[in-house]
Amino acid sequence: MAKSDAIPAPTVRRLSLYLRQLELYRETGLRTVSSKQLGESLQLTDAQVRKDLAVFGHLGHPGIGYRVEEMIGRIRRILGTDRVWNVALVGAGNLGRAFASYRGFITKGFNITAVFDADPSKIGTVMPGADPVVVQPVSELAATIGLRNIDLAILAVPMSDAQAIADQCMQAGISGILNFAPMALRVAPGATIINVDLAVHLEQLSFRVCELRR
Amino acid sequence: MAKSDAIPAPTVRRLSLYLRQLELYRETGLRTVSSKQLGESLQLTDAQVRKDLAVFGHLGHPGIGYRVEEMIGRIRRILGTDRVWNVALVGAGNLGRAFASYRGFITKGFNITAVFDADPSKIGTVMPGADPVVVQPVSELAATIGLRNIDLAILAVPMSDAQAIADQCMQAGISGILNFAPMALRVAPGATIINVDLAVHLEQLSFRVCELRR
DNA sequence: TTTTGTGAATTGCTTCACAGCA
DNA sequence: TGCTGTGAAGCAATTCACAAAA
Repeated sequence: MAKSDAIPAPTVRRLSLYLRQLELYRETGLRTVSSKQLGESLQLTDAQVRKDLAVFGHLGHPGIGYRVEEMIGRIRRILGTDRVWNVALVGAGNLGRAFASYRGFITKGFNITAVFDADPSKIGTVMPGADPVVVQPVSELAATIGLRNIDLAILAVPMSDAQAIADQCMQAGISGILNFAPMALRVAPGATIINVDLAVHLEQLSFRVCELRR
Repeated sequence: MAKSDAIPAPTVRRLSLYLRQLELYRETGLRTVSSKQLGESLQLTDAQVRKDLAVFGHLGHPGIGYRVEEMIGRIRRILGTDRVWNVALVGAGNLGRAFASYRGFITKGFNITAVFDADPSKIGTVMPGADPVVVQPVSELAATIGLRNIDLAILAVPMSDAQAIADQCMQAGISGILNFAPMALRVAPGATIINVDLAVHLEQLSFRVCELRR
């Protein structure tokens, strides 16, 4: 049945956006929301919103809309963020420091519990964050990942090191990698990699600006 | 005719990836590349690659493939990065510092020529980067954008300030904004906004890991 | 009324498969 | 032979439009 059908990737992306918006609504005290309202907040059609939310089965209430609190719980369950993920951060440079100190991660259920770097001058220093973490050498990566309950890794390392570090992570049993090095990494079976290239986003912006002027 | 047709969004996204890969090929001295090779490097089918590259009209050479150097030029021209964009960075926190010092931006044609922050203790300090820039108060944003030739802005500010800053940027004549605050910003006509939410990427990763285990 | 859920229609993207060129 | 370019086919996502529920 519909329950076990794979959720389309565009829908999953939007689920994250719905969740963010619903959490904003909750802060303002809103209890229910219609597909029309939600769609307007996110620049989507109401039909799109309803189709997306139909992955949960019947959850909306005709004439009323969707209960904010209920939807938040359901979306988190689908996304797998109804729990806390322990995350390893590799790379204690500027980008790494930005991640470690970003409050949004912990409120979303991602807890950076270990930080690694190859630079000896950084090892032993403290990364400020949800709970501050001492920077460890990359050589301790495998052992630490195995010891603590770490499933995800954020890679904020130079391109030249990225594949080697990713391989180490996957060998150590990491299930998912969020890679910020500007290259597509080879992925081992049983693991998942999402590549985020910040320069690519600027290029897309450049294109859209040119397109608008055309 | 085909020339003036809009390029599909998925194709534009992939053009950035082709460009990155082609620049890697160039470094290794490769002169030509087939759609099959390029596809394998990026996990795409050869047909997909050819369809995408067909936006340029006839550029491939049957029996030979595509000339690396030529393709790089063509893609940059389409993306609008065959020139240097002056970019304003708003927010001199950890994330802002990461952008300012990221070498990838300048090699792609994005030059951070001004940095702004609301925090008085940051103003007057120097942000290290391609050419180091002194942090200015946000009050000088409009004047500086008008004075220098600044078309794009990167927003690395708290959610609470993001919309106000974006409005100021657009009023000052900015054409494109890359927003890292975790909310969708309202956009003025004639401007473009791309929203990048780092926590959303982690959620997508979480989902994919759960899915894989299912 | 308002608003959901959903088949049907539509639009858009990807893959196939092959003619044509080097 | 090796490879491109592209119609045609196939598949996926979005939008439409309306019956049903509150």
